[in-house]
Amino acid sequence: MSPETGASARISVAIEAPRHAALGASTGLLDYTSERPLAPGTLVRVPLGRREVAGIVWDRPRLPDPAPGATIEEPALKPVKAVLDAMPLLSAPWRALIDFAAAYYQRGLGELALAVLPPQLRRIDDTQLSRRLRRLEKRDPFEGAVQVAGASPGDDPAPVSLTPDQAAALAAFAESTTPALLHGVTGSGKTEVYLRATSQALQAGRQVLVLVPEINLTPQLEARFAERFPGRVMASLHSALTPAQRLRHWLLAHEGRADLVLGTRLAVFASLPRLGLIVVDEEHDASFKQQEGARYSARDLAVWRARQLGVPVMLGSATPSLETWQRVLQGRYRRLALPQRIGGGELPRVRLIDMRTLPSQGQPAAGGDAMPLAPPLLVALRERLQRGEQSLLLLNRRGYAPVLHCSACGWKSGCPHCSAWRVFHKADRTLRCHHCGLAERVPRACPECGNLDISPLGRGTEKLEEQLAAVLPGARIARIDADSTRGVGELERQLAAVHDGEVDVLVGTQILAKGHDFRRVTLVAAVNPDGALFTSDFRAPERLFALLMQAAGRAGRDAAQSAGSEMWIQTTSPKHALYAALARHDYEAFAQAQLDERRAAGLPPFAHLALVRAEAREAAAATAFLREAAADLQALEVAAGVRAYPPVPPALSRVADVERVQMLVESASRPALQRALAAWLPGLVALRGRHKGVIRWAVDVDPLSI
DNA sequence: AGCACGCCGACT
DNA sequence: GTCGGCGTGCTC
Repeated sequence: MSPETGASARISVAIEAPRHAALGASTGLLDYTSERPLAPGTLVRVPLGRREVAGIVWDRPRLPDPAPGATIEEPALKPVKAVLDAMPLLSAPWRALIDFAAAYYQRGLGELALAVLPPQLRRIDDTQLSRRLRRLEKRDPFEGAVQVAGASPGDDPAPVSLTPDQAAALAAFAESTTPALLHGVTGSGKTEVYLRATSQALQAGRQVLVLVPEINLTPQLEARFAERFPGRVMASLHSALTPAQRLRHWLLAHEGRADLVLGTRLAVFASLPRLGLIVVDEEHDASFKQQEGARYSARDLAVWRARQLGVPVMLGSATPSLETWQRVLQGRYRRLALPQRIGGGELPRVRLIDMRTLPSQGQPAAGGDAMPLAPPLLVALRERLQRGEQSLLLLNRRGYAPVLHCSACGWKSGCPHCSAWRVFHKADRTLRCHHCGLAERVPRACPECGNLDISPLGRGTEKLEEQLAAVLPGARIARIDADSTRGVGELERQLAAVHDGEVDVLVGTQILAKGHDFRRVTLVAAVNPDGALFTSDFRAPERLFALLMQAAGRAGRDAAQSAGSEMWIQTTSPKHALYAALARHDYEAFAQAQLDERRAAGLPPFAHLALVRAEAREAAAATAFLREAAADLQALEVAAGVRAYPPVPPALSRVADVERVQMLVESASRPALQRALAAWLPGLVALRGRHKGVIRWAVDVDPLSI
């Protein structure tokens, strides 16, 4: 309290250590002493055991009143090692965001707080930090942050005029800070609305945070913002930055120098002292959910953060997540609609090809396999070829064939370490497990019976590419998937080739469906999308619909060509309601049907879920742990209205010789689920100690797949 | 999580 | 005789 007396101040610090270490058990905070009082939000280095770790001074939790007369034995406190005060404090709203996210997703406070800071900031000392901050003041166009010299802020030009729909959406958006869904198909001009809303926030002297699902998509959006807002400082935050760039951009945001911050999910934790608007583009995209460590949803945290600050948030999508759509229907979010494509462009006509009624396929392609494309689709491809238009074929399976098969003994190319097939990659003649990475040369003969007649079963993008080359001689075919774009800049290079007209037919996985603006594509075909209709994953139809709708949006983006553009679906269920809705471009009907099913089945958004996963060498060990954990849960009084389902193996039950078992915990009430988890999970640390076989366990709040 | 301490097998 | 395996325990 009073440093003049010589007594040192006592401070609480959030440190870089996981919660299950049971350190600072209740709050996740450790106490230290300091010569001078340190304000919450100060970055420090503190001793922990024999090492030194980074920490952040946190608001002291209210201590329980000591019983009168009783003296509580306090552990001897160690002094703080170093203080990094060259940097502004991490603000109270930022700390509140971390407090909330750590509690909601059941992670340690310090673990989360330090994990979302740039890694360099956790190691740097105060003099180095001062030097980095001084360098930010010098404008160095070669250093990373986009800054166009010469232009003055404040006169952000708006080159194009708005459509009436866009103008109406913007006007409505400005009316309140209730979260807004910007609902518009591909090509309807969502980006222009983001830009205008951004312009308004910038003019008001505020910072704008723009979240995008994937690193791949940041450069194009970055370019549009940079072009529209010359003279503004823009920072990007995503994991592809070098450590130095990441620190630099983060500091630009934290000091309030950056006006625009554009990034992937981790950017939701950027420190933004003047934040005035958050935009979440493609809000339905699963990439916003972190899939390891603290499994947060950047979209949900963006909404929370906006509400906490009283600033507007705009969620953009052509196919909103059902969670978001349900909130629109409940009136908790507003819907701003952009129902038409700019310039009167039409959405592609959807054609459903019934693969059951086709005559047995004529053209045998390479490898003697039947051609995977229906004859009418081949005709349509040839027409596009003759007209010099581009086509895009979607097949969500990379490699040559998903599995190799022996016709004599029935052997299949399973992975010895995972419960999955190894995929046949013809290009380098390997069998590769897409889960543990095991890659081996393709055997010449069946490893079980020696039969020489082993053949690929099913088809991936490599094989489709090969078969297309055989039936479309002279066509320039390009394949774009995770294999073909492995190198840095490889995706950009391949996309540039497409834009330059060097490609006639594009074959690829879902990488192709997202965001990329292919002006000359007039035909998109989904080769074999049915799989998602019949899986146990309750979100599969939602994802498929979004993927196909997005893929359809790739066709005819050039309004002049949109009239003749088509989306073909090859299916054995042409009457399926999902495809029927897709053919009408009717998101609302699809969403309503899905919501009805979810309500009937007691699934999100009508129920709230958490998934506890455990891993062990033997599945039985993980199951025993989860069973006992479930018993502990049911014994808790706060767990009323919360139900644990029996532990089950997930679809992919074994990866790299580790067995996985998971247990679903469900409640109709989100607060009830939260209270139960908070009371229950800390006890699992001790429980795990009694189940030696368990390698690790973790909880996923609001899991995307179960 | 780190990083100790602490007791049992094959090497300069 | 040591180097080193990872089991158990502690860190304000």
